[in-house]
Amino acid sequence: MEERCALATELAQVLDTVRQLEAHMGVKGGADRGETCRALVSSMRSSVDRSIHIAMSSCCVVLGAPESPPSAGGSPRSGGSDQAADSPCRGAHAAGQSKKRKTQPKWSTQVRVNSVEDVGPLDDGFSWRKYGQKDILGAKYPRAYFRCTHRHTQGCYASKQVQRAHGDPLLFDVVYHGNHTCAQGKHSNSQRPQPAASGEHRQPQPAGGQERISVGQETEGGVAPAFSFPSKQAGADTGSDFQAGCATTASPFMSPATSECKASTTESPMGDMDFMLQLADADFLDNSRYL
DNA sequence: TCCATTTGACCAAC
DNA sequence: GTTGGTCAAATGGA
Repeated sequence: MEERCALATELAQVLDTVRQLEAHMGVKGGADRGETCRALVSSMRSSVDRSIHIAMSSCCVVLGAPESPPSAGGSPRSGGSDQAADSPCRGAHAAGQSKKRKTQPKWSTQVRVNSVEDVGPLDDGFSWRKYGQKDILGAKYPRAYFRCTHRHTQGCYASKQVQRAHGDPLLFDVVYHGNHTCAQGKHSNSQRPQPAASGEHRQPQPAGGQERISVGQETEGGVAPAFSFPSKQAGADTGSDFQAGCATTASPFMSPATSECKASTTESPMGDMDFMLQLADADFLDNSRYL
């Protein structure tokens, strides 16, 4: 029950932030309006992240065994991102670590870019290091595997998979696994204002940029900030690709939140999650009025 | 020299 | 047996 209270508090916080954002968006002109909005969005994101975390942890306790979505299914060992080990819901597997199918918290997004060269919208502000690429059966494009650059230095086991949607080279499916525990992740979680201001050169967001966000499954409480604002340090790792002008098509990553993309929720195994996700939807601002 | 990317191989889930 | 996810050696760039 405590979780519910905390959840309600977080959601209330989100709602409040949304209102402030709406107010700002209604104001014309302010030079710093963009910054303010970004800060507010960042705040919202943090609250949503915490809410999700709370909801999931609560779920775990209540349900015991997650109604494992297929993708979740696997073995916890695979915790590639290792956090699986902490999942109370899967104690049985806590011990191992597998190279395979992850069952830990994950959520996906779809990011659309304006052109094959434009991957700006994929920049999620974290530093990722590519560790593999595979051709996926039935997929036209290979899937790239990334993990946090700070995996070893800071023990951050966040990872993500990026793949071009077949049939639409401009659309990227990005699946995040695990939560960022590195400094970058913390920063972006703590209502830190958009770092874009901190020297990051982001490509102009394509007007048509669009992104869809969906939470696949989060089987453990460690969830996280999947998408975060570009809190990345300039020139960090793979991110540098984008910074450098996002000219490479070889680095399809980055995030959602960074863009002014339109986000929409796709399937979510959990009703609550659906709700959360909607917060990420560009339209949620309108919806929030009715909350 | 350091760090990121590429790529083939390994291993476990299915 | 097939497929997906990860490892780690090789390679290249800064």
